[in-house]
Amino acid sequence: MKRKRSYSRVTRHALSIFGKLIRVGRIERNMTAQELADRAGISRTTLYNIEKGAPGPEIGIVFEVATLVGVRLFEPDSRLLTMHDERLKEKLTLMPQSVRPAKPEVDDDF
Amino acid sequence: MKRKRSYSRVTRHALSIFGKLIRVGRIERNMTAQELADRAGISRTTLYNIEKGAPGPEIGIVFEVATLVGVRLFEPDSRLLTMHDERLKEKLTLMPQSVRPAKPEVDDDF
DNA sequence: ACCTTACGTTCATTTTAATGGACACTCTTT
DNA sequence: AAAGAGTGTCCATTAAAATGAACGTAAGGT
Repeated sequence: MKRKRSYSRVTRHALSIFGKLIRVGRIERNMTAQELADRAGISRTTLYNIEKGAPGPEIGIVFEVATLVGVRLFEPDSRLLTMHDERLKEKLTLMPQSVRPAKPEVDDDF
Repeated sequence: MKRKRSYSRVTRHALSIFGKLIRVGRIERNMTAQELADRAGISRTTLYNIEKGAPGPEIGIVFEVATLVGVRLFEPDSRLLTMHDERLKEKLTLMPQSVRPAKPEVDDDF
């Protein structure tokens, strides 16, 4: 039997924003999709789905990716509140479409 | 091959808080676990895992449940920022352990 | 105190996400 | 303008989440 699910507009919107925040964070940190995927221990395909705002990915993985690019949900200075969908999309268009890796090393201690 | 994953402390913490917020929201709204699960179109077992802060559940489902109990991530008045883990645990102990349904009807339009 | 019912938790089965490969397309640098 | 690399996206296979049943526990109304 098919298990089709429905998501409210609020949920879809939240997913979309979250995905965009992650993408913005990644690009800001000059990381390629592959790099971030490797660091999170997931495939690029999954990261793609996350940034796209798909409802399917596991929340633990998404949170982990968000953490890796500096998107924190439970801190007062989080950008989660101040940023809206339109603003994010706008910001994205002003950023490079593809990232060129040129990084030395990054430490992942949380 | 086993796909064991690791989650940073930040991630685990965020999951824990998110789960507690959902639980608090549910109890505040006087909904049983079964009611909320039904309304979200999921099983009580999955809701159990969500409230427990497990990393596995799909983010779309978790967001949907959060939405249903009034936990919004992308609104300025969200409690996500002001509540910490300890406070939530504290608040939970002051709430009823089980919910008794006595509701007429609730509308779910988002 | 009792009886109802919500909760915590586990387990086998079913359904779905995660993966890695693949390919076309699009940047970006030279 | 050509090359190299990053991205969007699909697909078959594999691993894991979602499910529903089940059972003991315990909370709360009467």
